[in-house]
Amino acid sequence: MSYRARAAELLRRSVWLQGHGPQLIEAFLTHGRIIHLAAGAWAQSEGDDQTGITLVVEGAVQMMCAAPGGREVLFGQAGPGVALGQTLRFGGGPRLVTLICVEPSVLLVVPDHALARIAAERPELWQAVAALVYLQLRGALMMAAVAVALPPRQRLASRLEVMARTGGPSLRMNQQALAEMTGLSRKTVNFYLLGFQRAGLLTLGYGQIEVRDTAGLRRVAES
Amino acid sequence: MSYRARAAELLRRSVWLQGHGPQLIEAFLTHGRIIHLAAGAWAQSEGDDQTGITLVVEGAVQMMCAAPGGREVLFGQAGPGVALGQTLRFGGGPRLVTLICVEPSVLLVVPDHALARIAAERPELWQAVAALVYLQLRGALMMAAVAVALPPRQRLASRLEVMARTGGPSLRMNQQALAEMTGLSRKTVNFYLLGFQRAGLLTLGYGQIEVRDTAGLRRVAES
DNA sequence: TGGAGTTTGTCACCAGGGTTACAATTGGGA
DNA sequence: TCCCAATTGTAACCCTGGTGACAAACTCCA
Repeated sequence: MSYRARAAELLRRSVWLQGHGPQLIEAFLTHGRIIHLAAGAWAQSEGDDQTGITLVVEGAVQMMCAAPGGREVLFGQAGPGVALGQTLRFGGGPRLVTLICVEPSVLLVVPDHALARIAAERPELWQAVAALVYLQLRGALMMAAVAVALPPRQRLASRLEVMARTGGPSLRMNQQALAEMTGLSRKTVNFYLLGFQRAGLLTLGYGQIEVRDTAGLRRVAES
Repeated sequence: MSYRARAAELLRRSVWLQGHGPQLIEAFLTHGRIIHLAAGAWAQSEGDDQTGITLVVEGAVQMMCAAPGGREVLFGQAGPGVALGQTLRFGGGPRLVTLICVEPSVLLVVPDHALARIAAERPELWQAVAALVYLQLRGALMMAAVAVALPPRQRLASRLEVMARTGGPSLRMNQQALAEMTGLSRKTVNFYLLGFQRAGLLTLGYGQIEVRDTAGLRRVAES
């Protein structure tokens, strides 16, 4: 099965494209580019294609975001099916998110100018884009709310629950990355993870976490 | 000057509507409703008009967001000119943000069904909506990044800087609200605020903060 | 003008997470 | 196969920020 076909399949299932005919998906595949990246490579590094819609087809990417003081903050990890919308057209500023592959990955990239071309004959594209961005907004807001309102243990449980729900129960990431995402130290993350494992909520491996009980994690987050 | 006229003026200046003709603004005013709310009142409480685009025309509203465990997290305060886009149409879930007036306020509300009606003859509406949501996404992401990556003092400075930049240098809010937004205790907020005042970055009043030096606050946030 | 309710400024105490460091374990490449 | 690099598990110590409580200052309404 070609990567294009797999991308089409992922797009067909994505929430933000529901209600639109297959023409939009067709257009994405026609105007978009499939790119292969090695582990450690930066997506969206070349020239003007920096922004637009990016779909993870295979592999996994870390999402970083610029914070005051030149800090690059790791805030999430995305696997196949996750789409990212960002653009310079909408009242500019610099790029919002930087992607770094944590394993060899395949992406479908539909740059800004391609979006404009698609929209020329399919104005409903913008509704889909709005839906995609809205989805991301929901996630970002929840993340911000969790970060300011929940104590460490709950924060960690919430983040694990979200990632298990959106990307499957097998999380390939080390505890250092998890610490950065939650704003904790690795020591603290390790401490709580061991507790979760004792409670049967997950299983720890080398650079990997198997979530066993999503509902249990949610209960911890809500406690 | 009528509130409708003032709303039109605010819309003309808003970033997310740049590049679109005055027809969209006209449509918002025609299909939207001006509502007056007392201090303490909840916006978007009645029936089906819960979502759509909301523009603060006068007064100030606090923005709350639901976090795990039934917690309602205060994450920002918006003054005249700030627009909020949220909708149930884009792959649902419950409402994202709850608005509460902190003083008598006037809002322009364009509910979902009105947006659909406008879009029927002006499909470019969705591009504007996408731009608005993207603006909010940028803000939410920055907030999340700041919350997980910056220590308390920097976090507070960053939040003050953002609010002063988007809503003017006169912040009418008490230190308790500021504490909730930053995830700190009121005591800690008070401690750092006094420090900022000593450094000449701002002046504290009763239920009010006058930001004197936005650049200085940004420097603190970046330190 | 007077008083009630809100907001600010401050205190002592202490639980909890950060820091630094190191050993044990795992996995992948030479 | 062996070794190196990455990752995890763990310890002692420190210190920041939270908790609860209270007095003083300020608004606003009666």
